[in-house]
Order: sequence, then structure tokens, then C-alpha cells
Amino acid sequence: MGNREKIIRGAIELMNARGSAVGTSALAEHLGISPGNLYYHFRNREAIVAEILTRCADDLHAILDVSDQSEISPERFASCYVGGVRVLFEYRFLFSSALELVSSDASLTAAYRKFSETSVGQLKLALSLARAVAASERALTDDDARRFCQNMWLIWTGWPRYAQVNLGRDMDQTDQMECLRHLTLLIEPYVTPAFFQAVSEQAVQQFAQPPKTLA
Amino acid sequence: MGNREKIIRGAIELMNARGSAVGTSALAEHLGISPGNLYYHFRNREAIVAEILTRCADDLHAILDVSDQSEISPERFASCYVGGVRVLFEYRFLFSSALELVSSDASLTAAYRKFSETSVGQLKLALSLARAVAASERALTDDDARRFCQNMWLIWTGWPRYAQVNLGRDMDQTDQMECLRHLTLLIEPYVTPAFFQAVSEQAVQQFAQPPKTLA
DNA sequence: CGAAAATTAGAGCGTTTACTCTAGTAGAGG
DNA sequence: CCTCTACTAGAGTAAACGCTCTAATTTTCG
Repeated sequence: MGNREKIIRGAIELMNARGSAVGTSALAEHLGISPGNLYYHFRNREAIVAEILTRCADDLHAILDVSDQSEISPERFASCYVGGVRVLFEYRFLFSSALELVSSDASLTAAYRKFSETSVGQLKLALSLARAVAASERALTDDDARRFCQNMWLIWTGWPRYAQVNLGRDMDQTDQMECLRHLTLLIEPYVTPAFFQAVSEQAVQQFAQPPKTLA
Repeated sequence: MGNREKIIRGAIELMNARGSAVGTSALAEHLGISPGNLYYHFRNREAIVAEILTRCADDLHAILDVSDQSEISPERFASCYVGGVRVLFEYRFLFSSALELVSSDASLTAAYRKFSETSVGQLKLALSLARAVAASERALTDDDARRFCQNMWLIWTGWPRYAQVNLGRDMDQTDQMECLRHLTLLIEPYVTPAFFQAVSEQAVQQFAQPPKTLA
């Protein structure tokens, strides 16, 4: 693994632990390389964050993409949010320090907004396909469906920070499972019991398996 | 209004807009006072944030306190979360920049955790009292009730950042109303239609009125 | 008024920041 | 062996940081 890759991974690790404000010297020291070395691989500090954001967006969008489906299975539905929890935990500082990131750079702002907009849109599509299957008795207007997906995004991206900051957790598998439970609770009233049961079982099962994309 | 009060308000204003990372010189310039003046009124930069956190906690806890009630009216229930939205919007940077705040100082961490713990506890009490009234058909285990209140906290504290960062809003009354709608959507499945209807009407009505505590 | 106290301004301190620049190493191809 | 390219180290820069200090000003009160 080259230093470029080490820098990215080290930055994620350190920023997840201490917030996006970690400096270049702290990062270099953490990695055991010289501060100047960073600037051979990246134009500036912000370029590191930008690449991390891109990776996160790519990972998440690949998981949430259900545009090829006309109807969504409980298995696929579960994989959306089990996979989502994994990705959002891995890159959690992006959401914990969102205000700092966005107010520091204009191009990051645009990328960040596009990212969240696309994700919420994908969630909405998944929900509509799932609701077609679920045929729940509880109706949602179009505006409320958007709000529901935004709520889901808020819990999804907010829980890691909540667990870390408010509860002082150390961010292990247990915390990811708890995040899943929070999302489950949110979804439950809006799908049929049968669909919900199937999704829950699938979620637990998929969560027990190691993620696919890890080499 | 003395400079001490001006500093607090200016800090809230500036940090809400740009994140908690605003420096002492930027703050002084924003207020039209000298940087050194800050240190007459406050021991150090962190003391300013600590006082803001205390104020926020006091304001919110006063609004959420239902410990004197044995049963909660729709009016009181609505005032909890209408008032809560107001407070959390006013101090929104505390939640947007929580990771940065907490990782910078140990005593702030303790205060922040106590704050959120108490708030979620108060929410849980309000919910249990409301559910006694509402007698909904949808049961919640104790763990799920906690998760529900944590979800509420996440949306409550997360929405301002979402609106500001992800949607690029300018944080006016409309955004607070939208936050209310998000919370409403969360609550709806867990109370009876009659209670929900009463709470919704009360919420709209209370929201239209100016806040009581403003002198 | 006049003295004491409270408040303010602003220069300046040491430290840290993101970043640049130059000297130098490691390995591949000829 | 030599050279070229990819990469690394580390000293050094200007600016910004939180903060201290002193002198001046305003307010308070006998």
C-alpha cells in the first residue's frame, strides 16, 4: 500500500476520532511520515477531504442504487440500510463535522449537497418500491415521504456522532447494530408486518456476514 | 446590554453561521470590540462556549420539564416540542459542531453528555405520559421507547444542520416549521388520531405566537 | 468635583497552522 | 554503471491562533 492510500486511510481514522479539524502535522505524525510528504500526493489539505467525500459517496450510492428494480425484495431493502450503516460508520466524520467542512470550502459544499440529495432520492425510490410490495395501510403524502427519508438520513448520519459524543461509545459492531435498530423502529409503522419481519431477519443475517466489497 | 452579553450573543450568531471554529479575533471584529476585551469578561475562549452550553441546557430543560404532571395534555405536549425546536435552532452550532467541541475540552464533554442525557430522559417521560393519554394500539418496549426518544433528539438537533448544510437554507421561520413537521411525522404512528390531531393544532397555534421568554 | 473601580483598546507574546522548497533516496530500464 | 522517474524528509515561511499585558477611558459613588 503506497503512502497515498495510507494518507487517505489515516485521515479517515484520525478525523473519525478527533473531528475534521486534525491538522496536517498531526496527520503526518500519526502516519509516521513527514508533513511535506502530504503535499506530494495531494495539492492541499482540502483535497484529501474531497477525495474521502467522493469515495464515501461512491460507496453509498452503489449500495443504495435500486433504479434497475421495479419492485424491491425484503432482501434488497435490508441490504440498502445494512450496507448504508456500514458505509456511514466508516466515514462518520464527514457527517459529524459537516458544518466545518462545508464552511471551509465552496467546492466541498457543492459536492456534499449533491451527495446527500442523491442519497435521499435513492432512499425515496427504495421506499416507494418497498411500499408497493408492503401495501401498508398507512398512507404517506409525497411531502411526508420526503420528510421520512430525510429523517432516515438524519438518524443514519447522526447516530454515529450521537453514540460517540453523547454516549461516549467506542464505535464497534454493537453501535452499528444499535443504529440498525433505530432505523428499524423508524420504518416499522410504514410497512406490512410480513414485509417488516422479512426485512428484519434479512438485516440481522446480512449484518452477521462480513461486507462483500472488502478485499 | 453590556459587552459580556454582546459577546455571548455574537458568539452564538457567528458560530451558528460558520461553525464552532470561529476564532477570538474574528469574534471581536464581528462585535466591533478589541480581541483583548474578550478576556476581561471570560477566562478563555472555551469559557464562552461553556456558558452558551449552560444557557441552552437551562432553556431546554425548563421547556421539557413535565415531572410535575401525572398526565400530559396535548397543549403541554405540543409546547415541549415547539419550544424545543425554538431553543435548538437558537443554539444550533452546539449540535452541528458537537464533535469539535467535545474533543477540544474534557469538562465540556461531561456537560454536553449530561445535557443530552437529561433531555432524552425528559422526552421519554413526556412520551410515557402522552401515551397514557393517547392509549395507542402500537406498543413500545422500554428499549424501543428509548430509541424513539433518541431518534427524536437526532432529528431535533440534526435538522438545523441538515437544512443549513445540505439544503443551503438561511434558517428562518420556515425551516423551524419544517423541523416541526419532521417531528410530527415521527410521532404520528404512536398516538391516537384524536391526540395527534389536538397536538398538531396546538403546535401550529403555539408556533404562530412569539416565544414567551423573550424580554 | 475627585478618587476608586470597572471596563475597554490595542500592541505584542509564543505557538501552531497550512503550505513551500530543496536536498536527497529507491528502484527500473538501458 | 548511469539516468530518469517516483517518492520522501525536513527545514523554513507567512499568517493566524489563543492569550497576556499595560495604558487609557468610562462609570460609579462618596
